[in-house]
Amino acid sequence: MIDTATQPAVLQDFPDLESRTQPEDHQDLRLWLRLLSSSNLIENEIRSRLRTEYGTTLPRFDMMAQLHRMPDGMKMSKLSRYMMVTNGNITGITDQLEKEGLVERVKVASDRRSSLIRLTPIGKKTFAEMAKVHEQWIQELFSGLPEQKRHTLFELLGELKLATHMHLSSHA
Amino acid sequence: MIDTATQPAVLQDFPDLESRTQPEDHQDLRLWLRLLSSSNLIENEIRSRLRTEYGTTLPRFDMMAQLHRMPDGMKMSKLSRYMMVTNGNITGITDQLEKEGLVERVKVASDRRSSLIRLTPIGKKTFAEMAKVHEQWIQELFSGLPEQKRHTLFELLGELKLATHMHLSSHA
DNA sequence: TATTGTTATACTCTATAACTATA
DNA sequence: TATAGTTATAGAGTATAACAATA
Repeated sequence: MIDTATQPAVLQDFPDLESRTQPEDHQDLRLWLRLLSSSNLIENEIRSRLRTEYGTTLPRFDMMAQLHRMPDGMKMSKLSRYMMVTNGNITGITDQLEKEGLVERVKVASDRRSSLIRLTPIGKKTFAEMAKVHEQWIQELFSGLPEQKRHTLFELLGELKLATHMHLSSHA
Repeated sequence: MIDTATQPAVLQDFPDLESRTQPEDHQDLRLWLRLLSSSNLIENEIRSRLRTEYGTTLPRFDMMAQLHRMPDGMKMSKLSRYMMVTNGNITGITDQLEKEGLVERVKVASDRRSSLIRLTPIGKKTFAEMAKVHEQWIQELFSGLPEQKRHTLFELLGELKLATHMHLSSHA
């Protein structure tokens, strides 16, 4: 009988997207599949917990997080840029959160076309609670990697992201 | 006038999910948002190119990639595990690819409940072309990071992924 | 003319659950 | 009883495009 508790686990024990790599695949493809599957692994867990624990979704949580750091509110067009989705979708997410009483639309005098969206007092309170638990989840999920390596990973991802952004904006 | 060509870009120039971090946020949360936004940045670009260049989607491409390394075909239940989606969704993606003539269901004698899914000759040819271009896209998008750093990133993501997998499977 | 936000629409992806036919 | 796959359904997420009001 195999003592599973002491068997050293290897990445191959967990089939996912990365399993599709072939010996002849180049290293960049392997890196991409590993980046994507790492991110998806954590993202799916967070999505699932947000749904079961708080009945909310990642885009709704993200919008509240963006609003939380702007107490005076944000214009929908700015939210659209930061969340990288189109205006119509911002309208939809805002409608949902407004119906739950978590955000409110505030008319701005200087431009009668636009509104500021901001957290209501209940929205602030609700988000603060969720954010605290959310951060604990993140710490839990990253705790398997030593601090020094987390720091290196942070720096490398920053470089990758900047390089990719610049590449894409110069080829747009 | 600003000479934008020689202005050094910084990450703050590209608003996205990571912009929601606050000074008081802990490092793990920053790491997570950076991981998620890096992955999303590249994923969205790949999704967009797959759609406009080949009229396909990431899940369809992924299924073809899984099948490509198994010339004798794969059972749907196995595809379900590897792609980490439920059986019903595998049926749906298979239906689409079958309608386009890219995969086929093959009845297996030993178990009359199940089918093997495998690429058709046209499917193989189509996938080989897409995969070649796809790999060029990946190389292009990662080319801004020096090789040594890509290697370190690969190793760190492997460690993170393994630790996360083990953590989640031990708490399931 | 351009921008802000809304509305309508369509499609992909996903999970859940009930179902069938086998095993 | 358990498993393989199908079907139906519902909801999230997204893009596109037409539109009204305003700049």
